[in-house]
Formats: sequence, structure tokens, C-alpha cells
Amino acid sequence: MRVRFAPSPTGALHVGGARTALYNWLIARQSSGSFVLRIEDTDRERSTPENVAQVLDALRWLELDWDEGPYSQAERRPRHSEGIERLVAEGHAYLDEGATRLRVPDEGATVVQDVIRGEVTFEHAAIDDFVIARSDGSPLYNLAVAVDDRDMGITHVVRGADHLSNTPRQILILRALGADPPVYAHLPLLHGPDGKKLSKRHGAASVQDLRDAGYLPEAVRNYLALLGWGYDESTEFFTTEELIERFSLERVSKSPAVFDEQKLRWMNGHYLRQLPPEELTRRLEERLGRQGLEPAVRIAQEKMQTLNDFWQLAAFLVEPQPDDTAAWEKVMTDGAPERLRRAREALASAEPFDASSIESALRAVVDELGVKPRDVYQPIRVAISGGTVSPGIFESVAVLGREETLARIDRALERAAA
RNA sequence: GGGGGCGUGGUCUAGUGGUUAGGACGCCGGCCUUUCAAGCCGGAGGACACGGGUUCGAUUCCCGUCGCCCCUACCA
Repeated sequence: MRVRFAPSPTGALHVGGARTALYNWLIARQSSGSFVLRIEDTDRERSTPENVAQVLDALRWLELDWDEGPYSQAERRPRHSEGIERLVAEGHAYLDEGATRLRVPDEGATVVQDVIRGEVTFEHAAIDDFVIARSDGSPLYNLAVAVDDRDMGITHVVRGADHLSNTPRQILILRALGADPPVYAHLPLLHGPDGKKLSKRHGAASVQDLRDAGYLPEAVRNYLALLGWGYDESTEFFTTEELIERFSLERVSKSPAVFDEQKLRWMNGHYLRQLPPEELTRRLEERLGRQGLEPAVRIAQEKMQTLNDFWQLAAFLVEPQPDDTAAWEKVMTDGAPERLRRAREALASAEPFDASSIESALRAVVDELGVKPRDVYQPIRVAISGGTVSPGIFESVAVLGREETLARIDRALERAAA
């Protein structure tokens, strides 16, 4: 099995293209076949080196490795020209105002055998003699695709449903060239939340955006696999090995899907929590360009859904805490300073200064004061973290260390007295 | 306009000629007598786009309608 992913480099790789690449990659790996990467860059206006680099970067980040390429379609111009000349020479195409058109039969029909959609019939009467080469001789999309797929020995063309209507044209060219068409599979399109075809206006829709937002490539692969495909009635999590083993084009759905970042977040959180703390730390330290994050990572991990959540949740453990006026006013009510003072005393003598003895010390304060746990814990949380949300309070205090914790509480006490 | 595709709760999906139409995200509530975006438990929400037909019986088969999307470029 030889498949190809043939994006036109118009900018960042969007999730729709990423899913197409993933599906191709999965069936190539499943069949021990080849995954060919071909850049459809015949439109020089849009195909810049930067755009091509973005596509390659996105695929690398997703860890979808290709076996051949990237081939440049533009560089294959000589082959396209040969095809055009042959079609004209054999009477399958003709010149019209300088451009070259394919002669489409008036009668009959071309049937596309689609793995996902079954037989799709296109009457020739509804297909005009379309242009395959501009008047300057340069090849157009349908011609280039047909010639390249043939030359590259592509056996299965798996692409978006937006190409279904172009398929009979490509088959017509292939047949005129004396070639047998490959097997086709047209994937359902991805739409935005508004039901329209996914575009750049729909938020975090590119692979680049997902990486920047702190998603894990393995989670993105799992989520994307599920956009248009389902294995059974309840399995949602698949390792990449399982995807390779279980994926099948026959089970791909026909209807368009909407990219739902909420569900991706949920799934990403699941993957994040399964990562060994050392591994998560490694990724975070590399991403943030910092060292010594492991203690903070260990206690923040269970609440993170994306890598970016870490900083929001645990920055106070690594840097001076920011002030959050709203949190302060909500928590630092009448008796709060006194409760905080009592907590400070307990923390000053807790020994050793670890989560469990800190917990005992603070629970004792809660008992002595006869208040609700939160009445003691929240003022501490605001004092050390600046906000009302943080990892577990005992663990947070332990990671911060006695000296820094007491200093921050003292500062809060001063502020409360002022 | 012509051609093509698609149509299961807000979203992603499973499914069958006879099921209480299954799972998940999200949402709501509760529990974790520390917050929470984490975890656990429970709940609301769909008669399967609509109308015919075939059938003892259709979400599942056929036809039509409607809606959405794609192609119809000397873009890809």
C-alpha cells in the first residue's frame, strides 16, 4: 500500500489536514506500506518556503514520519508537460484560446469506487471539457495530481471530501493516459462550531496553535483519530500502536464533524496525568526554559489539562506570587488575619516541614479555633499564591518551604493590618 | 443554475428491520468534611432532519422534500 499526503502549503497546517495526514499514516504503518509526502506547490503565489516549513514542522511535531519526500509538485513540471503533450498528441486534449482542455466524452459516466461512500456516479454530460494547462503551458491541479499519483505508484488516495467532485476528472485523465486509477477514500470534512467549513477564523484550528496551547501530540493524535472514526461503542483512548492496529477506512463516517476543543482539553488532561512526573517535568522545563520544576510539577500535575495550565496553577511556587485583589477581598474577611496568624505559628514549628506534618499542624489549628477547614486554608492560599486556586495547600506550603511561606504570610499580615 | 456528498441529544460517536437507541465531551447536582479546571457518583437532554412508501413492525430498506457542505477557476 502506497499512500500520500499532498497538502498545498497555504500556511499553517490545519486540524483537517492533520487528520488526513494521520489517517494516511495509520494505514501506511498498518500495512507496512509507504507514506509519501508531496507538496502541491504549483501555485507559486501561495507556496512560500516558510509555508512549506510550517507544514513539515507540524507533521514532525505530530510525529507522523514520512517514508518518501517531501516531493515538490512544481519541480515535476517536466513530467506534467509530457503528460499534457501526450494527451494532446493522442487526441484526448485540445487547445482552446491557448489553454489546453481535456476532451470529456459527451456520453456515459465515470464511477468513483469510494471505500467510504461506495459507488459515486458522475454523468459526463455534467462535466465540462476542463482546463488542464494554462496558456503558458503550466499544468493545473487535476492534471498534476493524476500524473503524480500515477508516477508515484500511489495505490490509495485518502483525502478530504472536498475532492470528491474532482475525482472523476482525475480518473478521466488517468484513463486517457492509459493508467488504472487508485482506490479512493474521501473523508468527511471538518467544520467549525458554526457548521461551516473549518477555516482560520475558528480559533485554535492549526497544529501550531494546538502546540502553543499546550496539547500533547499523542493526545492530539488520539483526538483527531476520533473525528470521523469510531472503533466500538465505548473505547475512547487508543495508544498510537492501537490506532495503527485498529484503524480502518471502512469504519470512517460519512458526515462532517466539528472540532471540539473542550473534548480535546479533557483528553489531553487524561494523557497529562498518565505521564510519569519526571517526563512531564522534562517537557515543561524544555518548554519554559527553566530548571528545578519537578516539585511544583508533581503537585500541579493532577489539575492540569494542558501544559500551559502549569504556569497558571503553579507559578507562585517558582516566582514571587502575584496579587489578586478579588481573591484577597473574598477571603480576607474579619477574622482571617487572626486565623492566618495562628496558622503561621503552627507552621513556624511544624517539624519536619513536609506535607503530612504541615497537615497535622494546620488541622490542629482548625480544631482549636473551631472553624471550618477552609476558613484557615483559604487565607493561607491567598497569602502564598495570591489566588483562590492552587494545588493542594499542604503540598504547596511544603514545596514553597518554611522560610518563603512564613515570609509571604507575614507580608499578607502586614497588608491586612494596613 | 448544474452536478455530487451528507443528515443519530449542543458536540464527537456506537448500533440494529422488533433495543428502555449505547458510550464520551460539555452542562446540572452530590461526594471527596481544603479551593479546583482533577477524581468518583447521579441527573437532565435524542423517538434517530421531515413527509410518504415497503413491511406485522423502520432510526435501520426505497422515493421525495428540506437543510448544510463540496465541485462547477487558465486556485489547490
